[in-house]
Amino acid sequence: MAAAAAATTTSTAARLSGDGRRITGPRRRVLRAMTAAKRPFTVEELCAELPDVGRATVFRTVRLLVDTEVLCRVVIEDGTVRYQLSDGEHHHHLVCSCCGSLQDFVDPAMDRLIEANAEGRQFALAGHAIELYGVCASCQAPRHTD
Amino acid sequence: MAAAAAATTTSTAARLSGDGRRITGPRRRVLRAMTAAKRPFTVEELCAELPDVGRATVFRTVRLLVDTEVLCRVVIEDGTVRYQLSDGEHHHHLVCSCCGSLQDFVDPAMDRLIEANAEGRQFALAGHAIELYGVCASCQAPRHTD
DNA sequence: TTTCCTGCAAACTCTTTGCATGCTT
DNA sequence: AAGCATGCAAAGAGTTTGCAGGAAA
Repeated sequence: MAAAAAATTTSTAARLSGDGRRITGPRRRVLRAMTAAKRPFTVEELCAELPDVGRATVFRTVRLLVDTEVLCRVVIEDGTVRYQLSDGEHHHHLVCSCCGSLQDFVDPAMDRLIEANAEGRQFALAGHAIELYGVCASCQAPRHTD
Repeated sequence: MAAAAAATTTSTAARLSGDGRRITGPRRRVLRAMTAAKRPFTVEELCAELPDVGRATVFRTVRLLVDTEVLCRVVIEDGTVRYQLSDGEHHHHLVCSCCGSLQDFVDPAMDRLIEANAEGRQFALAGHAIELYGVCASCQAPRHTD
């Protein structure tokens, strides 16, 4: 997964150019900032990292990447929208309400249950989102506040 | 569930007054509009139903009810926020991308799996959201387009 | 050279807030 | 009467769009 993320910058470039899109300086910079991010980011965070790139361009690039499925849109508990590079793999999220970090996880059993629930209600499943909210291990362990 | 929804208007009034809040005309109207709604609604839809109630009041009432857990906030696939009366029971959603309807479902097995996943990652679970996206049974059956 | 991209600023949507007035308790 | 609630409008966040200039192909 980490390897895939590292390779994403390149493959994305390829995918974009294949689509007739252009690889420009600003886009490269946005992509680099995304790759550098250790956790899901907001557009605003991205803009803060890239003072020399216009907000509109950041928004446009983000949309482009979401459309290309290079970027995964995540809606946090409070309604905030964050983004995360993704290789398109299906996964769920553990959202830490303390540090805001996001951990992916995969659980085939859960996916099966989901399908069963949908089928049982004659619901034609197209996709699903699972977000677990709580406090991550790192936020539980260290006690800096003492 | 339907019965609970029907009773909500009253119990909500009780809960509000118990909280030192006032039962006012506008609030009553908002609550009535919510109860009348056959599916999850947006604030804008609510406002459209209540031309004589100020938007700010609708927003304030919605927030109040969400805080009181009378109202359940649902983030739709496209990021839109909708609300739904709820009796506070834990449940998940089947969101129809065709008609926009929302169906609740409960699955203890799924909840158990979720807990297991969280524990396995030393994640202190506080809550979770599961949304299944697809097309509901009613939207699949009738073929008016033919 | 042509077409797509960029940046700025204005426009928009959704939501919150200030403030004087009004209604519930 | 006292205090919370209301409504309007202005203020704010977040995101999109128009347009003229600039860069990639």
